[in-house]
Amino acid sequence: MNQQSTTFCPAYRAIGVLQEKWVLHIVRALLSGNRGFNELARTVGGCNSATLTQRLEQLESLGIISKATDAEVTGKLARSIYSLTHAGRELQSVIDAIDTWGRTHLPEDPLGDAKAVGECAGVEAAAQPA
Amino acid sequence: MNQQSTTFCPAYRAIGVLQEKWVLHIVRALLSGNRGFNELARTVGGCNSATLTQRLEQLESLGIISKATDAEVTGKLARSIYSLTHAGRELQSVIDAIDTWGRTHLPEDPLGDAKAVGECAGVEAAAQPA
DNA sequence: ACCAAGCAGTTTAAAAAGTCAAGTACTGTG
DNA sequence: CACAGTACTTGACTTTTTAAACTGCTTGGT
Repeated sequence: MNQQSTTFCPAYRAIGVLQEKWVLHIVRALLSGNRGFNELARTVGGCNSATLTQRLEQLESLGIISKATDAEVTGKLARSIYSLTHAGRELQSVIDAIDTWGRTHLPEDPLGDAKAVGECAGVEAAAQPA
Repeated sequence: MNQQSTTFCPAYRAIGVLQEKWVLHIVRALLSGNRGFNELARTVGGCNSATLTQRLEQLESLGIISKATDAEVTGKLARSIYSLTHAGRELQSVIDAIDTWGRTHLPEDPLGDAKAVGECAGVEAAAQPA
């Protein structure tokens, strides 16, 4: 017997947050280095600013990423720097698993889907031992 | 300026397919056993039939799941059974990584979101006894 | 035989989510 | 000063997801 329904499982919720559009891409981009807003948009490739803003707020409130603003330092302008928190960095294992799976099971693109052909520029799986 | 577009990376595409709404849930449900259409809908919890149909077709065309119909056996009715292909089963590592991450980094629910409280009934990380 | 209930979906319109193109407000560079 | 870059915001528009009803077939109970 399970009273899981009241207990409710973290895996279900984790999937819920990770399956939102762009979040995995954002995490992956951030895994390869901290970035400013536009820079992040470019790295992710294809996400518009409205959605990006929203995702970023959401991920910040979940404690996955954190935002630093120069304003707090200089009191002047608002250059933002987004970075992963500890929890965010732990997603490396998820990204790695996806990456491995992808390389093995969908090595090529059957449809010439130019739209979805993202930029992988600079986004290497940072944890490659060799 | 970069013509990564021709090279184009599998990880980006893998994220693209896995971040679609419900696919991770579907895979997780199927990882715990083969299921029929309505049964799957119930296990996944919250996905409506229209979306489920579409996702299922898509995952089948990607070679992640496969569909069997009794019709082919008995020539009578049309009980469908969805199951994971080899590629689909390999997603176990991704689900596991997400599961582990979820347990560690979002153990409880800040919002009493009754709607999103999924059914984890019977969906244990059930690797088939080898 | 009849009826309720389950199966596997399909159809509809409406709501929600995401996108696009501009615009705001500020700074740093030539 | 004009121009490019920073970080967003706004509103119109498009796409995706949704609930709910509905089709047609089968099975179980009486």
